[in-house]
Amino acid sequence: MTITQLYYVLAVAEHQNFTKAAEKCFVTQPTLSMQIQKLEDELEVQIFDRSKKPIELTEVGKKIVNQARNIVNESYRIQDIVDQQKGFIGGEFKLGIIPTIMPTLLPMFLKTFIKRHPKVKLKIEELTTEEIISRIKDGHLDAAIAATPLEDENIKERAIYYEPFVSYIPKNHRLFGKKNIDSSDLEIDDMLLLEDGHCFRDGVINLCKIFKNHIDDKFQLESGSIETLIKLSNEGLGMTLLPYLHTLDIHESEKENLHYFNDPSPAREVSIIYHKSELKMQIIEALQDVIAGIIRGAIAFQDVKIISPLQKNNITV
Amino acid sequence: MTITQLYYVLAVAEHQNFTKAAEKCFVTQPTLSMQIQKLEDELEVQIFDRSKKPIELTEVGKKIVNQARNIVNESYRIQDIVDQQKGFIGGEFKLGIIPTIMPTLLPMFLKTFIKRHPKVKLKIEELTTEEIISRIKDGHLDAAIAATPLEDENIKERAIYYEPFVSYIPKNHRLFGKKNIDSSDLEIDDMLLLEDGHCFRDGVINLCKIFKNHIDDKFQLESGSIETLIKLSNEGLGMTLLPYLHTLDIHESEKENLHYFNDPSPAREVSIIYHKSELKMQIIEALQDVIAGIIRGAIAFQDVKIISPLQKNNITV
DNA sequence: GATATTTATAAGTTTCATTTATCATAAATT
DNA sequence: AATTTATGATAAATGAAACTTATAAATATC
Repeated sequence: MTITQLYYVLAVAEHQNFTKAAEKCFVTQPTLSMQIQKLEDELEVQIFDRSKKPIELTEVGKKIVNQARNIVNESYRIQDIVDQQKGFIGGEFKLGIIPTIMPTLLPMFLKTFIKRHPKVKLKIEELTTEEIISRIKDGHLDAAIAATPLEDENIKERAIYYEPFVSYIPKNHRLFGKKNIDSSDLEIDDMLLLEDGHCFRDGVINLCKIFKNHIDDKFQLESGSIETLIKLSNEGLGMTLLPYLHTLDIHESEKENLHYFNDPSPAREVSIIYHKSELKMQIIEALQDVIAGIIRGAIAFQDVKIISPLQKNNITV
Repeated sequence: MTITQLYYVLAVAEHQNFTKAAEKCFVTQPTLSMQIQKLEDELEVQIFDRSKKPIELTEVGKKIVNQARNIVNESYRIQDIVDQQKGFIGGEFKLGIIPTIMPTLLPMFLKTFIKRHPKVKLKIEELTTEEIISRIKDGHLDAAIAATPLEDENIKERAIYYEPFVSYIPKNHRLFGKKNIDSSDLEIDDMLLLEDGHCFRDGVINLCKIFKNHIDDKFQLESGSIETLIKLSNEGLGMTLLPYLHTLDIHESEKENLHYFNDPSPAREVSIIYHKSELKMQIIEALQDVIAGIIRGAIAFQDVKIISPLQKNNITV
């Protein structure tokens, strides 16, 4: 049994196809066929059921794949140990970012980071929290930036900043006259929300739920981007909530629609999250340093109340 | 990097000598030299400091060895998964047993076990609890039979039986007249004990400590085997405590010296212990079944009070 | 200073992973 | 039903690499 063989098994299990898996491994298809056969011979067990189309894992195969993933990931840690010892910060680093953080945070830190750590090959992907969690677990992401706490025992979190929510209230809205908003003023029914899957949506729902114990499941309108939310709000379709960093590059004419919360302002905790195995920890720490340094100038410390980004049936306040 | 290379690193780290490590791996010494050099080249780091005699690990080397041990052990688990699936019970199985359990328990179950599981190559070693714990952790033992609880988070325990203590009191002793003994009757100062390192010694000390809050550190006599304890006791050097199974094959003439405890009798918990990774779990369960079946006829269930086998400063009763 | 011990190196062999080319089979399309 | 496409297995050839034998170099031991 070799680490390479296990890696091949993982590739085939993932792509459910020898040919595609071979491409991803940069070898030819017969190589995969033969190496996997060899492993199956050695273990005296079938890992794949080749009669099914597309190919499927056998029952033992599933268990073997899980263990193989362990071993392959743990083997990466050896180079990681060496890198850490040498203080080397480099190599490929796959980072996920949730959509509501991506457009504001990425431009702030990207330039600084690649300048300070030129040997790191950053690969950034916009993903929902759900996608991020599963990809961190299966090793397809090295780390991610998301709203926390996630309460997942396989994932560790390091908070990098707390981003207050800001109300965006169009002129025709009942709350427009109020200079400062209180959390209890919020009504889920006249709130514009992001479409399902965005954790920022869930955060806002949780915030409203704290004060009303029920929520109706039919919201007036939903959108995929915060830009659109603002435009819809301008059309008089309701108020909305924006993460603080989004309010920094809003049009001058729209700034009068921003209403800040009274202390403690509801806020989301933004963290860099990563697998508990702490692979590539030096890069994660480097990233944390860069972002924390940049955010320090952008968000003043204030009294905030963290809103959970998770969808929950019961909110404990 | 290959699993084989990591295995070679472990062997050299353990034996601190390429030649001896090579023998253990069933390859020639140049093979080890070259493969380890190759790994060092790939990682671009020295794992061993070859200037020291005997050879030493570098700082990174130590970390790499720890990780390598992980990987090699995890790789064994793949065959283990397959075996488990097939219900196969076989292969080499290294079992440790503490000295005070070995002579009584081993003859009871060995014949039955090898008859029922002929494909298992049992390798049994007599070791102290301390040695057992370190060897289970570094993978040199698959499991062991010892007195528990050990309170070690890396080691799991499965109790197989509870073995009461029996007092062995020679005729000249102040307690000889008492038919049944109470725990509170015990005095550490006239008790014969096993020499340091035996957990049965620590168990007895704990038992005495429960009733007296201090112990003197000069015991009258100490011995390495329970057989010797009985002989010393017959010479009038004091009383002693025996694990119940030892009393079964005591001379007829000495049986009158056995005094049983009133309920709840102090007892030791005897468990099969193994690494939390649960490697070779089928064999462990098979062993547990065999021993439990045999012991069921030998020790009647009774009300017991478990005495910790650990050396402790403070006993909580 | 001679001897023994131990690791590294060199050359040769064998084993094994990989590739190219081809076949077999099943599903999809005509 | 015939043909095409997709996919995995097989065979033969190649090249890499793991391993062995033989030997050198370095270090420790007497």
